[in-house]
Amino acid sequence: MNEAYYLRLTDRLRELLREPEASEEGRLPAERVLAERFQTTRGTLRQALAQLEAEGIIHRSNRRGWFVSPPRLVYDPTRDAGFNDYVRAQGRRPRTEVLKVETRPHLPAAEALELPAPTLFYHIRRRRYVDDRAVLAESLWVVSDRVPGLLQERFDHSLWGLLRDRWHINLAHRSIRMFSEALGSCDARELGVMPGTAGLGVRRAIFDAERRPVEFDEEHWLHDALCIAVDI
Amino acid sequence: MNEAYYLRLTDRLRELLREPEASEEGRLPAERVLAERFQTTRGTLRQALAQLEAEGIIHRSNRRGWFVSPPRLVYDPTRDAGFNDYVRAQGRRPRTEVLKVETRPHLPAAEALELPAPTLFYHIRRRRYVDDRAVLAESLWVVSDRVPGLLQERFDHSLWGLLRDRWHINLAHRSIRMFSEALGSCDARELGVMPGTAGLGVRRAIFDAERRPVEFDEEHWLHDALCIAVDI
DNA sequence: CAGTGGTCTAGACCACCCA
DNA sequence: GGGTGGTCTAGACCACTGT
Repeated sequence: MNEAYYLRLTDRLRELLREPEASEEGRLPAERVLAERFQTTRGTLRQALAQLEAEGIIHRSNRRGWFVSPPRLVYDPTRDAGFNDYVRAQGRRPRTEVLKVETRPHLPAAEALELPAPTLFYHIRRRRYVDDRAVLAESLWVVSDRVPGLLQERFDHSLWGLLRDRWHINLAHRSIRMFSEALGSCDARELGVMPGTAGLGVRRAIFDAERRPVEFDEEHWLHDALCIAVDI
Repeated sequence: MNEAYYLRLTDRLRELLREPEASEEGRLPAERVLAERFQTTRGTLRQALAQLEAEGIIHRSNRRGWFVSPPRLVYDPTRDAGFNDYVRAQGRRPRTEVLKVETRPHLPAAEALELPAPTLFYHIRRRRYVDDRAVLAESLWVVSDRVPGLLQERFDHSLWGLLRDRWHINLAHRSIRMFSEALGSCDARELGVMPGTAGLGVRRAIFDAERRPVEFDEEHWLHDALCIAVDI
């Protein structure tokens, strides 16, 4: 049964995509066109496309069509290099949008930082792009007592840089969790994909040199957009 | 369109699964049964099941049926605690099978360790279980010059422990890569799942205190089986 | 052998994007 | 308004698993 038609289709499409220009500007032909070209139904063809999507070779955008995926971003969650810096260092173009700024309690952040539940946080919600593709939706939860006046700042650059330069907070201890997930409807909407799209979650609890809690953040990446690197 | 029937189905199934005993011994009723119970077709029902699978809530085994997934294993790839140790530490039962042992060159390992392509490695291929579920297929590539006589050993326990205790090799520097992937046909077969199943790949290049290359390994996990943890 | 999931067909209608 | 992908139906046959 390893000869299922959709698997052979997957192979043929994979080859097709290796030669560029087979798909104009990285966009694949319409499903109905491909289905006819390969003499099958849309259903079977979509199985093959989903396979390539799981491999991270192509992805879909809204209802607009299928596109070949760019190379993955290499990302080290243990370092405090800013997003903008390492994206540019890899020859890509970063962009950040701030979606929301507010002050409120947040149970998961409190638990991760071992603080009482009613603790107030500055919550910053951002969407980040690589080469104009939205790849990351993230929420930062900063312990409000630690950084008075934070909300007067701009958040389209590195928050960690801000904490270090303006409040002289040294982000010494980090507890990081990473796991594959299906993007929830909120994250999915913000990234312009279907809810349930495969994603990669990263959660960080961050403490200063005296082990006092500073910040908690949740990142939701498109699964094909990154490769996590840690060097020890 | 957030009211797609299969998404509401997903919610209802999620609730159903929260109460145990809804599914006997963690096994879900047959697709045809569920489809009739929810008054839809198998196709739509399977969409809902696939959604829950992506979330890591349920998984399928061969052609045997759908099962609720156990909690994820928490795993720190930067530490050299053995698999058996940390699985047991989390109250689970580990098991290891050695699938293959051989000596041969391997280009990816050579590149990752910055060695010439013809370098010979001892290759150990293992399958590892948590509570009798095969969750990990891995290949270890040890630089053969560094560990004469390695192939006389048993490989169902920690290899790193062996290197430390018998060859006094200190695994000082590690370069780790993690990424979501679709399991290839070989890994999938060994884990008893369909090729293309969502997985999580981990690759490590390991050097000793003098930065001499020691070992390269490739791990392929079921995506819902683990949560990666790194503490710094 | 019966029952399961895996694959595949040939349609249909809808929501949404873009020109 | 025409074309896209997203959803859904109602079947069919096959490969495999368990007994």
